[in-house]
Amino acid sequence: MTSPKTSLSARPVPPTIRDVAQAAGVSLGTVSKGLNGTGQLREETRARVRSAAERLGFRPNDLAQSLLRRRTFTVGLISTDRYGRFSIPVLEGIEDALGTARMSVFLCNGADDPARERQHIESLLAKRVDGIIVTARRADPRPPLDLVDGSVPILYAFAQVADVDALCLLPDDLGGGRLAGDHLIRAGRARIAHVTGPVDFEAVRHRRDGLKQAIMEHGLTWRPELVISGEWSEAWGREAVARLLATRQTIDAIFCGSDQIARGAVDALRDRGIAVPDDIAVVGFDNWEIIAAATRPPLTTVDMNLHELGRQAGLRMLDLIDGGGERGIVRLPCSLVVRASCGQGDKQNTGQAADRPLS
Amino acid sequence: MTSPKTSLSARPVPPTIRDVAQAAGVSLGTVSKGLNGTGQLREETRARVRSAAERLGFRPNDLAQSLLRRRTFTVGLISTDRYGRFSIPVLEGIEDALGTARMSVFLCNGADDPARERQHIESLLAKRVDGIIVTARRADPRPPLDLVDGSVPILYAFAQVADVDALCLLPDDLGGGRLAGDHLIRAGRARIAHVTGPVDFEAVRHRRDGLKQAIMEHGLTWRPELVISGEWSEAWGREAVARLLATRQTIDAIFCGSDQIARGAVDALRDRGIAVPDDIAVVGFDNWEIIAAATRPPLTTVDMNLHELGRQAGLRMLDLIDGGGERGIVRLPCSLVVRASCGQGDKQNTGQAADRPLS
DNA sequence: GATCACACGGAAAAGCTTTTCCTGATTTCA
DNA sequence: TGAAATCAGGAAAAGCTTTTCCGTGTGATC
Repeated sequence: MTSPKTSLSARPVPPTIRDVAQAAGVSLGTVSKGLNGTGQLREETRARVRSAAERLGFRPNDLAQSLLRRRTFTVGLISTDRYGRFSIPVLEGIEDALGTARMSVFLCNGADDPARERQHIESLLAKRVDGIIVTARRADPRPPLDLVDGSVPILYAFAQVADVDALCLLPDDLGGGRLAGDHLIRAGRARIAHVTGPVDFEAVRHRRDGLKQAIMEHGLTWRPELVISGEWSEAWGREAVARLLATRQTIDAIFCGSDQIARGAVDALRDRGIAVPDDIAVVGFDNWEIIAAATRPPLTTVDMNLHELGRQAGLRMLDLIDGGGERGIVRLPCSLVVRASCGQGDKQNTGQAADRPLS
Repeated sequence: MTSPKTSLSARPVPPTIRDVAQAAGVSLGTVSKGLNGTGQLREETRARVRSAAERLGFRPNDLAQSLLRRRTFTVGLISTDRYGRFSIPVLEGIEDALGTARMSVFLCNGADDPARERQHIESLLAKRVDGIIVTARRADPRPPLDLVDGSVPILYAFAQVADVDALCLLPDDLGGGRLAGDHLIRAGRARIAHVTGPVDFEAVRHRRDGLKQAIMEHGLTWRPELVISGEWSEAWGREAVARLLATRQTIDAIFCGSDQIARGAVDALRDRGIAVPDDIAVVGFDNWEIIAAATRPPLTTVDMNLHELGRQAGLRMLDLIDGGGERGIVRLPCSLVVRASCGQGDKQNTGQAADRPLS
């Protein structure tokens, strides 16, 4: 212990199964069996092995196990989300699903830099992860992961990809739009404006279409002139309100494409002395707590259930690893979180409403 | 592709060095030497090996390499940050520093659940990572990682820990407070209120002390009655402004303990027709873009340079791995990001000002 | 008392790569 | 031409664990 051979940089070397064998006075294989409850061992031997292992603080080396089993029980998550707003909930969901299967998840940050992403993938592949999940939404479908030879299953969660053979989990943006529209209409609103993000986002088009469906199904008139697109920012929300009011159209509600936009809109309305929700009701999208709860009044908003989406991703990844061949685009339901920006609304409308027809 | 032998779960098995050897007609060792540029090989042989490896898409198995080298070239990052607001910048910084050294970083999400954290650590240890970095700030110093036998270096980045032997990287909150105070004073403010978070956060106390230092060094009066603590929320920022104004004290500036608080304060001031920065200047803390830039006017705020903190963490982790024995608390400078909530201020004050005396 | 079955635990191989050591073959020099 | 030096590449071990296959020793049975 205190021998002179402990050099400056001495760090205790983790004990191997060999050390345990020696300490317990048995052979390597016996230790393995003893610890794993396999083979035929006397209970007394097993106990001796266990206590030796405990005493030494033995922890099997995953590298050796993985090498042998040809499974690492690990999946990699590649994200490009610089704020973590979306990836963290997805990560947590994945961990929920995979933790049960005793698998670990590691997040690598692509930072929207293809070279970096490439490097991460190289590294994950070299480490022989059992699967790779790609996340983080962009405007255009992202290119499928290159330099992948099919030796490992890939799954896109909250990411679109231009590859029909890929498995892709996305929120049901259309359903989310319907949910918002339906909620507003049930709250008695009939002239609903839609202030949203850049139209090159597929999600933007889907949310708009969802709103349109809700409106039409309720027998109301769809007014394309009340849809205006801009950036994903509060400033745009404010400007959009200015523009809408300038047109002198009557509106009694605004469905916003994101909570940031919604917050800008609410602020702009309050600045002008227009009451939310009494004069104009507002519904947001994202349920980004930090924004939605701080808005005055707090935002009623659509939640994409990213945690659940992550959980589904984890579950499906397990399938994929086991050889399941699912592919295509799967849409997961959004739900509505009712706060105050829309009146108290009909509370039942929360939940999986996207699944049932609105008729 | 469509042959009947491709069973349901068929997934191409990655080629091993053995396959390459066979394809190139040489021995295992020769392939290794050929690919790694070691040993004595004819250039022609080397080329043959390389081309065979290329053709087969050979990628060395990190598991085997790591097992042999007793190094995985991987560090684990444990976070408890549910929003990723802090961990993602830190992660990116770490990746910057470690990427250069050809090492990977994996983030695991502790989700503030000790059991889960434990499990992650177990897993990282079993995978024999070369180091573990712990992140995410809390009110109280967190307990040091248990179940760690010293076999792997630990570093706390943006996390306090109750263990004097640990290496701990933290932002210089005191310097940040000084920076804010100094900026306000140079902008001509003399009666500065401080609206901040819960006092059980060490950072809260440091920021306050920094402000106090700046005030005293400029020969102004420190007024403890102008310091009020609450939660980290916009609502608290709004309420605090109401309270401050109710006391009828004259104030011409507010230094807020976070951008969220600052935003609430600015909103409350505007609601009352008080001009920011003309009547009251406001400085925030965090430089959380999404909040600071959306505030009207945009917030001048202290940036903790978390990316740089992460980079430093990565660098120091490399030292630790190489046997360096650094320990203790290291404070890294904050900087000031000037926007509009404080007038244009003296622009020079940006940067590493925390390092130089303010006299 | 000899044979059989069974319980227990050891030996060894496999999984993949790197590195050390060693053997032939070739070249160099006397 | 023979000895020494150099070159090229093969063989094998190490790193750690699991699992299969065997070889003991014990008790039971005839």
